[in-house]
Amino acid sequence: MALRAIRAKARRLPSLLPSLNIHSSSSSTDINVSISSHSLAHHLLDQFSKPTLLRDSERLRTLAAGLTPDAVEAVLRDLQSWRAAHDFFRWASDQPGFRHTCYTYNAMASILSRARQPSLLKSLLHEVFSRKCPMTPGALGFLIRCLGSQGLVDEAGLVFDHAEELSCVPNSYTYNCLIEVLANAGRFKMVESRFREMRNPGKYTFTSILKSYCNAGMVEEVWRVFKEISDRGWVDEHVFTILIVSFCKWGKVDKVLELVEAMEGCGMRLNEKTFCVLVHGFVKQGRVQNALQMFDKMKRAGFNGDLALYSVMIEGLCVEKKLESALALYREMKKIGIGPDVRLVKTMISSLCGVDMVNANSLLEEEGDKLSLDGLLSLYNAVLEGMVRFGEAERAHLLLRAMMACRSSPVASGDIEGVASDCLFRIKKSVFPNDESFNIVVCGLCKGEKLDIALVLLDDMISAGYRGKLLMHNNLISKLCSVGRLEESYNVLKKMRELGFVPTEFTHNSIFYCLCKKGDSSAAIDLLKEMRHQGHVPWIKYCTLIVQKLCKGGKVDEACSFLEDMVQIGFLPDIIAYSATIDGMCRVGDMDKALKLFRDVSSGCYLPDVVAHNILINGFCKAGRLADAEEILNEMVNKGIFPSTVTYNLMIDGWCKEDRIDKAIAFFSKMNDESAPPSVVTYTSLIDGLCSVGRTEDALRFWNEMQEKGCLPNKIAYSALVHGLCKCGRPDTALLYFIEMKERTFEPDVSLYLLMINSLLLKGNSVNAFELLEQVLPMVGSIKSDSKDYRLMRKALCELSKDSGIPLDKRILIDSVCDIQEDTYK
DNA sequence: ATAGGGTTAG
Repeated sequence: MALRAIRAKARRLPSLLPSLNIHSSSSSTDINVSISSHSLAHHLLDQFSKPTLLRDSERLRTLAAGLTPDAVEAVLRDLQSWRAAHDFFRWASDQPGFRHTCYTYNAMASILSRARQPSLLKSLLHEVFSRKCPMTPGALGFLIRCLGSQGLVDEAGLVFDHAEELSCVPNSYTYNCLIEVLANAGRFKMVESRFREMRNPGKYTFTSILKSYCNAGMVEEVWRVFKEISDRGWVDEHVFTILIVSFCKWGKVDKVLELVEAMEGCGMRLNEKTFCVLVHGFVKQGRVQNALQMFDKMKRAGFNGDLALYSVMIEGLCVEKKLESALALYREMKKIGIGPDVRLVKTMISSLCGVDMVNANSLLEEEGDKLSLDGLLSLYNAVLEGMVRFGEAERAHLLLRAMMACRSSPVASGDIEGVASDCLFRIKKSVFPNDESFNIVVCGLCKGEKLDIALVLLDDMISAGYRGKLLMHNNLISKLCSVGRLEESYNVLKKMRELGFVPTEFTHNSIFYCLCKKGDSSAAIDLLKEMRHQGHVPWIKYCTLIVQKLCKGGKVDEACSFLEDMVQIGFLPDIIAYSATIDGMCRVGDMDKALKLFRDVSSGCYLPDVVAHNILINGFCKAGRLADAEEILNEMVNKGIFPSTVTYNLMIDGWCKEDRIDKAIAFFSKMNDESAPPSVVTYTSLIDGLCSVGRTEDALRFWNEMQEKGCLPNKIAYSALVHGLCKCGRPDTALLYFIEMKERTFEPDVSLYLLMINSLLLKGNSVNAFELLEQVLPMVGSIKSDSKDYRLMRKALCELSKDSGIPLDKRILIDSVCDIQEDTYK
């Protein structure tokens, strides 16, 4: 349409229009010049519609003699394929005496842009310039748009700037075309500079500016330009539409609705395409309700939705589980004569499964009959999917079993009323499952942790001649591995290989995870070698697991050599895996080894972080080497790493354990409320330390300070305070906190009860002691006969049974406990 | 279309 408009405009400029006469007279004279442009085009079309080999070269030569730009345009317009058109165009270019005009070039350019042939478009452009084809400003604009539509934005700018070489002076239309191209490409900076060049920008210019800011997402500029357009009285449906579509894209649904109303207020209407864009856009943003409202508006405006539009709304409703509305819309769609596609029926059925089996079933029967067996099967798979999604993997499994049974017992009539009694689904025809069916059910069973069922199903599937899908094998292996069923996962691995599947990085990593968790370093190394071979990369986090497992089992050296082997294979463990190993070394007291590994890692590729330093500091503190710990701390600070709360906690606890409260408090006072504030751990260490040197009053002061700072005591903090107060001979104070502790539902350990009881007895408070004893009795079963708790229990019972202040019936109770204890403990 | 590590207090 644009092409025609330009041409019509250009017709008014005769000087630039090459006329038929000029060409005819300049061609050779022995040719019949009376042939009309129309019939020339007809004959050429006839020739170029044929394959190259079938063209009559003699005839072509004759026709070439009378070739005119009008005829070329007509032929280009009518040729069916862009290749034929291009072929013809090239031929025309080669005819002596013929010159393309800007209209023939543009006709070709338009065809190439519609055919998405940017490189041919570029060569065409070169020809335009090398032949210095004169262009009207309108034609130039058109060419620029063609270029722009194929992403040749820079070329468009170049054409514009070299218009002079084509004897063309761009006018505002040309500008508008260029600005539009730049706007669509999101080059708002260039749009702005071109805009400044223009002398009298008009409505179209402003519209393009608006578009460019929309494309660039510059909301403020958009409003500014919109206001300018509106001030000039240029707002039209197009302008509104640009705004509405953009705001929809940005998810500003409310603004869209506002704009639509404003537009309606001006007596303007959205067009059908915009309605569709809005409905789609709203659904995509999860605003299904708004989409439905917009759709109502659309219907009132006289437009009907198509399958795509209904589908998007129905699917949106299904996602929101508004199945009744979805079903209603589905019925409406069918009523106005739009047939659903398989995709939509599948969505409906799988969404209904589990919720509304009756409708799911009737939908399946209603649509299934119209489908091929494949289509029908895909509906059954939708049922399986729906059940799985609804958490009914076992029901899906039953249905699948019923489908498998159909296969093994074909019935003469061809129609099996197969009913899996528990799955509420009838199998109308003999639908056999396919690999996808097994995939759905096995994945569902995996998700529901029904691994045993899945394993049996896998075997039966293989016996029935299926191979399933990669995903189900992977999922099965992954699930088995995550619950430590290594042997079985190797088994599945073997089977999937036999079925022709190639294990993926995920498969291998699932097994790698299991091996790491079990601490099987030699198998893990073997697997890593295999993975290296396959180009698979291990998930490095699992390395920490194996290192921890090995260290906990006392195999620090094995952990170390595992890491070395990994490096050998070509996988570099990260600082966390190394830290875990260093920690393991610290915990077995091998500080030399820990320090050496720390140094090796530091001089290698990692700068150990604060945690790695903390681990070493912890090691030295626990070994009583406070000076060494402090040295690591200084080293860390010198590296520019800030100590954390944990760092301070370690030093404070270390010094407290050495009874050096002064040192501990010195570190405490260095703690920064911003970057490393004291925590409940800090206070617990201090309280424990203070009590162990008898400074219970100071301990209680810290206890209060802790709570004033908003730091809530936990079970360990309470235990430390109660323990400390008991040890310092203050069981009555301790009892207050012990009771508070219980009120805050921090259940004290049995040993704290026993300490409390014995401390109370020591002070002669047998009433409270006995009360606590009664409370702790239900828990004493877990006490081992050779433990400290056992001795504390015996001691308490002994004391209580001697106590004459206890009423006789209670003493009998105690004695009986003594007997029971004797029995259970011996 | 998948999994998920290191340090502190009684």
